[in-house]
Amino acid sequence: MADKFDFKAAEARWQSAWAAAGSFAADDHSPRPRTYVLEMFPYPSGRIHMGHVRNYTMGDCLARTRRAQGFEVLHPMGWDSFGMPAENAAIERGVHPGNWTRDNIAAMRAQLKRLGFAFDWGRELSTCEPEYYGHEQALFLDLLAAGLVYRKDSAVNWDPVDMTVLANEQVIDGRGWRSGAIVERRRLNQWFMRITDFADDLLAGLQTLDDWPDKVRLMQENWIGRSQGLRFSFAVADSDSSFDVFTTRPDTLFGASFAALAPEHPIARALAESSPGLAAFIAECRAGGTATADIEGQDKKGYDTGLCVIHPLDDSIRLPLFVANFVLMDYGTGAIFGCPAHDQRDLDFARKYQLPVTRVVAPEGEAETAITDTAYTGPGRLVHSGFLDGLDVDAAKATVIARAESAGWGEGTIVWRLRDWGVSRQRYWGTPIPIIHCNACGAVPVPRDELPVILPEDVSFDIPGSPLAHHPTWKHVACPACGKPALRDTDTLDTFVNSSWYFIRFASAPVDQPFDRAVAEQWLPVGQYIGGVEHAILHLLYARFWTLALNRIGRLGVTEPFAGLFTQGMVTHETYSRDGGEGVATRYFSPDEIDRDGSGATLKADGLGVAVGRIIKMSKSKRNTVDPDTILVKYGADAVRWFVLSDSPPERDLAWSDAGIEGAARFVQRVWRLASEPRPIIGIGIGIGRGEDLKLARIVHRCIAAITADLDRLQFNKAVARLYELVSAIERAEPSTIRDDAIPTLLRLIAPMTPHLAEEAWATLGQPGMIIDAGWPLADPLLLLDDMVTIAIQINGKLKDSFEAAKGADRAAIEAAVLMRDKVVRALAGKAPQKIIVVPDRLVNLVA
RNA sequence: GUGGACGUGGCGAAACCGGUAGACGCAGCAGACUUAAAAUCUGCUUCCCCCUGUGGGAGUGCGGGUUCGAGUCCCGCCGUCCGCACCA
Repeated sequence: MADKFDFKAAEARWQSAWAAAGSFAADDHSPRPRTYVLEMFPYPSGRIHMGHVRNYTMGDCLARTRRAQGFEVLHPMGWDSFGMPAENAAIERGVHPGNWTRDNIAAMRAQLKRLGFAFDWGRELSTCEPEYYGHEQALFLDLLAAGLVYRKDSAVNWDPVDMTVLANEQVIDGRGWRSGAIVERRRLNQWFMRITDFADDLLAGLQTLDDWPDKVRLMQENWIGRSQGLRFSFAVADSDSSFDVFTTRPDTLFGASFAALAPEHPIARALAESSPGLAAFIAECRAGGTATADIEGQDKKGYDTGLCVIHPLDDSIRLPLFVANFVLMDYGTGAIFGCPAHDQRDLDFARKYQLPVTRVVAPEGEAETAITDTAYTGPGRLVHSGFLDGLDVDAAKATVIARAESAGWGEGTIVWRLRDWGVSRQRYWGTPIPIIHCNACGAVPVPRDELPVILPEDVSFDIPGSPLAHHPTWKHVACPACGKPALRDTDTLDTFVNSSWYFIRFASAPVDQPFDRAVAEQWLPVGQYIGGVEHAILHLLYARFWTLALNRIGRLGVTEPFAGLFTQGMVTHETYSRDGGEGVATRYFSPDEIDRDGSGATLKADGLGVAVGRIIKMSKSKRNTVDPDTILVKYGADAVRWFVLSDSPPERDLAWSDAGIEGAARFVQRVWRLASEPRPIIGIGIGIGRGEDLKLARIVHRCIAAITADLDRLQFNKAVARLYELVSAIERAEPSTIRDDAIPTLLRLIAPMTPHLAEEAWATLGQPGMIIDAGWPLADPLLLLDDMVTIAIQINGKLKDSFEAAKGADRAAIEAAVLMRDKVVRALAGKAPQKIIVVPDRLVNLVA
């Protein structure tokens, strides 16, 4: 009996063997075809979680497969190591963010190494180190010089107690998450990146990304939000002021019954100075506006300014001008015209303030149907619209735009939902913005030879507010332009900036510049990028933007960073809980406090039952997490890797279960037995020439072809099923030379998934070298063909029988064979079928 | 509200261009080996009916349709999940 697979020894042995051989170092000068496999790099929060394990196992499996197939593979790993959790740890536990982060990185790196991932550790980077962010500062200045970075006033969420800016997610019910203080909106002067300059390119580029999920492309498309319409000017009656509005429905202009301004609109604010009522209304809107999501229930509210605007198509028509809470300052022009009959919001508003509702678009044959409480937004022809009457909607839009342009009061235009990216953060743990503010010279870039601007580590978190702003000396510098005393910008860059170009730095990381264009372009774009859907919009959009921006300023010849994108599902687990009773919070228990059997679960501590709840994403608050380290010690890296690739399709959620990981561990041992079982001694006529096994050879080659195709499409679960079949077939086969060959072939196919097992078994079989260098098996086309096929027999589309026939048999022979089958004769009861449909080598359908 | 995805056994899932639904795994049941257990191996496992066999019927969320033939295509519902959310 063979020994059990000693995963602990094998993992250590092969991980150091790969490291010693430099097996995963990507060679910039390789003559082989290149491919770049990348998983989204982690934030170093402290520990690897199962979601990481799943993500990196998929990438690893692909990287190893590509390497075996002869590619020079770039498969790097690094750390997205700036961010708020480090600052929170500093505030809560008094540890320095840098120490906290670097300790976490060391721990997580060790965890990743124990999982045996084929990373090129020589290219490891950490965004919180000056060797990385210094180059980011240089690129920031490049973009500034190119006009793609600018400064403007912008509103932020300000926590008056913590004296800090809050992200939207940190504002809960209008209060700071930590202080509980009511959040104020403050206007600060901040840096912006001109992503809107690329709105067109970002949208058009999506069409070229065939290997992206449709879902993500659609989400980005909606986020960019292109609207085509008319921008025109309303003159305010009896005054010289006017303002612009944007509409996608210029055809409905004759249905207008009011105009409305956003509460933050400059004209509204100007009017408020002489109108206490309006000022109060604007203040009221601002109070309600902070809580973002529950706008749903909010009523349409308006304030009648008493002024009128002049209708652009007929200056005898005057429309009342309102300030209204549902008009957004940051979309379009912050002002609208209201056409109640054809816009639901306008209709709600008009009903509330008794404004006229005039239908101007009518579907064929329904011209005079009155609008009641539902606006009509469908197609139709124009009515009650003067020179537009009888035109369809599209023709009417074009006619109005043409008239506006020739008369000079408006123009056809495109409006985007996408807004410029504010990158200033009033935070410590981030990339310092390399700017010096001088009273005389304004915002002056830090000279290139003074980069990097190093984030000082001797800071205090004792007083509220930004440690950078409080630092006694750091911000005080001489202006590089005039030499007078000046101040550094004490803001840092949004962490999304760090992740917007790291994939380029992985491809090329010279000391003296962000990247070498020629070297980077050898690897880019990333062939396969793998990560969670939660980054479908922001990270992926920003990275695309940076790539386009670097392209525009001539630093990079690539326009899309990620040719292929895959978004994997989450790792989930059952929850275990006890209801605390009235007024007491539900208690959750972690899986290792629980005994689970088929029917229910009990708590180990007291032997009493607990409720088994829904299978949801692993989270600390529901205590349904499983620590990869515990699993690794108990079952080994290969079992974990095998399990996270099994069962669920990679894009769907994977439910973690003890039974599942145990099954995976059993399978690892099963494969080990195949390779390690005592083999007949070669020589003296025994053990060689034991004959052929064509059936097994066919199965082996079908599996090679199928597994190769499955891995190509990242369908790991299907490859896993095929490998089970192959193992099973080899186990059952009688000894033969085919069987002896099948085992190393199996090992090569399984190596990307369970690499330590594969190496160990490969060595045990006495195969030459390491399996990592053994290449990928190729399917023999001749063995993929079968000479016999099973043909199904249907009568009226229902399966009745089936039989074996020679592949490629002709119709007449097949028909004759079918008509002689007992069951067919019985079912037809003497009658001839009306029609016989023959699908070659597949089935015959008799229509009775 | 709006855009999208999905819905197949006890569970996770397969099923190519419309062509034998449930591969493969988990759980379960029965058996072999064992003093016993673990491990391992073999067999069964969609549901219902009966004349219990080389038998019959139903079946992919529900209701229609197209087709010789629909899990797959079309129309209408229901449900679940995700994104966006007053976008003019």
